[in-house]
Amino acid sequence: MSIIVSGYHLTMTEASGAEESRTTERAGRAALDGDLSFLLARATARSMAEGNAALAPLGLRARSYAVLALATDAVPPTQREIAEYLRLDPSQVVATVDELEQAALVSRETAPADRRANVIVATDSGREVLRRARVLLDASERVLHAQLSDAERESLTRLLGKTAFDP
Amino acid sequence: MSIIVSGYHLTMTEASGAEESRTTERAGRAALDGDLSFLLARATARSMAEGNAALAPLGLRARSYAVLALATDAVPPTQREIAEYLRLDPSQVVATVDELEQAALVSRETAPADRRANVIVATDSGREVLRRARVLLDASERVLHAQLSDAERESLTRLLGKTAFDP
DNA sequence: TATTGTTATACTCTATAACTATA
DNA sequence: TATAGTTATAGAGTATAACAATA
Repeated sequence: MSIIVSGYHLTMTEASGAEESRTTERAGRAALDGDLSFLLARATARSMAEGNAALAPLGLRARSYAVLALATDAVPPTQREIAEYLRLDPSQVVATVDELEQAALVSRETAPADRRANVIVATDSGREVLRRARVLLDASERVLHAQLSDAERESLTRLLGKTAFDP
Repeated sequence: MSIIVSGYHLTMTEASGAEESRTTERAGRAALDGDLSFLLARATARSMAEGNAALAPLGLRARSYAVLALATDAVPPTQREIAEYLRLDPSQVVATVDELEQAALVSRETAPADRRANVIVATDSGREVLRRARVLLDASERVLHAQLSDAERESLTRLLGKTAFDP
């Protein structure tokens, strides 16, 4: 099952900007407005749309950004570990790493301890692109979550951190 | 772009139950653990997986549940309004309403004010199924968010409510 | 002329199975 | 015999365009 779920299904053209009757819609259709699952899905959809739009200038999408970020880990992950962490199918990791490798942002290195496994390591160029990606994402998130104070945003992050992973 | 995004992409078989090395994974791969977008995506993926599993006995999925819920609104929505609220393509609303109508949970009624539009109204049977769905989802969410206290869960819902919609 | 719902279809993403190379 | 990565492909979901009915 994929975590970086809707990244490829987003209509980028409506990622930013107001839509006509948002407030009307919201006021009129309250059946789901207190539904935690629905709010999660809706907030994620917004986040994913804005995130992909923000990353587009760098040629990244949410998924490749996530893989690139993991590849900067002090103990770089194998493809299998990436698949498990992002809940992607291993074959999808192949495709994403291919893409990043062709852009010279990561490299595959045979794991010393197990020559079947590839360890994915960010290149210097990859680290630089990641830094720029984080700047773009930070700005995007500030707009996205403009209704929240800094404290609220931190609180949201903390609460999600407690519930995003299996116990 | 779809809100009820990953509902159909989830591997239901691993929706519940522990996975071997979760804690190891989490401890070892911290590059994204404070990333609000990632946490949102991951929490949503868990929520969607558990939600779909919980709704399966009723023959519902996250998307049909959402449409059914909207159809109980005091001022029932048109298909176009459902599409906008859930950010679904109108043609996907057609398919979902078809499914719900065949199960006699909603009915299409020509909108009095505009005979082009269908208003989607939940049947008595639909309202009863929705009640049962909510019971199942409540139980599912309690397990899903077991790491959160009641106050924290309410807080999470409140914060998401502020950021799930465009300003 | 524009919009609602509908249909058909192209497109994209996901999941499965088979293969190789290591273990 | 089991596992990491790869490939090809089947399956599922999404998006687009064209249509009839109505505004």
